[in-house]
Amino acid sequence: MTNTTLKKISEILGISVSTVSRALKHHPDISVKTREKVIELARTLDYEPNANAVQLRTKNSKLLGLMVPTISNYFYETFIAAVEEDSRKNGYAVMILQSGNDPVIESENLKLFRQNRVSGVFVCLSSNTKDLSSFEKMFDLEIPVVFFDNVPQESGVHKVCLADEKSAHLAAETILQHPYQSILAIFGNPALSITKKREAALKNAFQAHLHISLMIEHANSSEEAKLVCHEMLNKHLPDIIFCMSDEVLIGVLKTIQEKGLRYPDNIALLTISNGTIPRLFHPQITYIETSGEKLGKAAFAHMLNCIQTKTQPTELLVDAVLFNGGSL
Amino acid sequence: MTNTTLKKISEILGISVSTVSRALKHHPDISVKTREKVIELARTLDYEPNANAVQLRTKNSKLLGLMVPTISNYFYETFIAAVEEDSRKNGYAVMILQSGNDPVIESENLKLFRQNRVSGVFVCLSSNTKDLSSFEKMFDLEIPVVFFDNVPQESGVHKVCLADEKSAHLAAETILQHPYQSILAIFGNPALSITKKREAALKNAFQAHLHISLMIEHANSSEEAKLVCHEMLNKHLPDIIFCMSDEVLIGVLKTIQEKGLRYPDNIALLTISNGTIPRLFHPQITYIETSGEKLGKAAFAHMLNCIQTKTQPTELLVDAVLFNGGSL
DNA sequence: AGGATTTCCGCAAAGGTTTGCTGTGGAAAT
DNA sequence: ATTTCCACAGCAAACCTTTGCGGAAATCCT
Repeated sequence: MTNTTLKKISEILGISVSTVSRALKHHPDISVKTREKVIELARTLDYEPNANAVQLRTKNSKLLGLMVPTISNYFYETFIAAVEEDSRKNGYAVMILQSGNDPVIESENLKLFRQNRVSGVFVCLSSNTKDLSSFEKMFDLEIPVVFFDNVPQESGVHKVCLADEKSAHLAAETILQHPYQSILAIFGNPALSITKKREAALKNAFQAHLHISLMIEHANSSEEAKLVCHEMLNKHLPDIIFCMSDEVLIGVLKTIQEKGLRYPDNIALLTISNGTIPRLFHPQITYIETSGEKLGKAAFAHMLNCIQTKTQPTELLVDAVLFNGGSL
Repeated sequence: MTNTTLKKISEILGISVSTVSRALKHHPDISVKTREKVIELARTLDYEPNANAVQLRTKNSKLLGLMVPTISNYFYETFIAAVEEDSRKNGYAVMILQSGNDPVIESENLKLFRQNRVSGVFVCLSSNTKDLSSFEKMFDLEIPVVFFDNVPQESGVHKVCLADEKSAHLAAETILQHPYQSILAIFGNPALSITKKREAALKNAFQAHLHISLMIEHANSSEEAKLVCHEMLNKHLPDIIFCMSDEVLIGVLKTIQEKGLRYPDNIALLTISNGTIPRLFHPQITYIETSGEKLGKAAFAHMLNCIQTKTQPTELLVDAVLFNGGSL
């Protein structure tokens, strides 16, 4: 079977293509009688507009691009799910690509987005991306780019972020409400914007509390976090371990379990997470919630704004809240 | 800035559009001199073909559709990641939609796929889909549909599945190698093909061992699994709990932890999983591996086959292997 | 009734590519 | 000096929609 087109409908009805097109969109020029005939036939023939032809003619597609380092990630998947859902509800489809943290692939993916004439793209930068040069063409072509999670430092671009500073602050506050004296804080890849922000905020919060010992370490993966944690715990057992992310938390938990330590009895735990992982355990890990879902919804809303009106580049923040598990 | 088109290039060079088009594809009709001039200019102008126009003309797009109940799922995400990666390497982009297990949305999504003229779609059926009627039009239009994971019972369609029977068999074998006398097996939504297959296979494997007590329960979510497990454990403590999936495992683990039980000392655990969740814990949970990645790769390879040649509908199986954690 | 509006619809171009066919000039063959 | 042939490039149609403009018929007004 071949697809139904305006032409086919017009031939059957013995009217012109343009009349059919207008009838289908309730254009006032078309009489009710004709319109109903057309709509009726279109339904029985199950007419479905050719999105390619539409976009070719109108130059605006109902396609959005979304790029993350990898789809398979506790945080991104909820973000993606949220964006997809809201997109669908607004008639948009989402084209999803992974950069694998490779700037070259990232650049190629942008090209793919352009070739498919997306109306806008959501991007979580690869951790190895040094500058925004591969995005220049997007800006030139005025394709809205909404960065999320790991965003560029530059101002003048659209960013939707978790309240990184605030969440680190909240973490610090939470810690300070307890009599912890020594803290081991493990962060992720130091090249990421979220890492920098969270680390700076945490350090800053503890500057007024010099009697508290704050050790800071970095790890690029769960495996590294596990190793780093092992090393650190061999030297000294802190009162609490703060984890910047799920990745880190997973490594830390393994070490703790392997060492036969129990939380919160032997050591306290606090992490930043969307909650999926912390709630798998018992007791549940106390965490500062950074919801991928909320971020996704915010990102989509902002995108819609950008597409419909020329929105000034802004940095949007999604709030962080504390979830009390039982690890403190 | 506006996009570079063949026309723009042809005007600058003072040649015709068709010559430019042919030059860019190394058509033998075009002289080397002309070709090089064209390619050179195309590069400096950063020409990027309009995918919409190409597909409109050629009727074949480099777009694939992928639909899952929800992206945010331990198994699907690895499947999606694998499909996306292989697609990218083969010049395809992937459009991803979620059905939310709603047959109506599922049907609308198929329509979206058609409108965007995808060359093929991967579908994991929603658990509430009763028949394949909404897929008829895909078949009519000869758009390849590759079902995966939760697939229809009908034959005559393309299916890529985990070796459900085999994995359940493997589970049974593994259990039988130990002196376990009472087994609690918790399965997922009984409407799913994977549930049916796994359950039947497990039952079947134990028919020759009537001295072993096998209790079977169902749960549609982690929450339900937790409740069911609680109930069952209150009545009687089995030697081992078999979980059909991560969803179930998560619920079971919570119950076990809440009850202060330790595995493998008090109770043994065996699950079917892609490994992400089982390896988060310590000791790691022993599982039958059903790799979303392998499945994704198989699905893509099969899709490519379908697109390039008229492949006969087949059921492809991806093998299952045992991963020894420490929960037996 | 005759002109002025309205109502309703079609023509044709445009958007960017691809491709079968035609056309040109020059070199080689006769 | 014709004819033949080949290498090279352009014409034009097609894919499907959208939309500005123009035109015919029907309706209105005085």
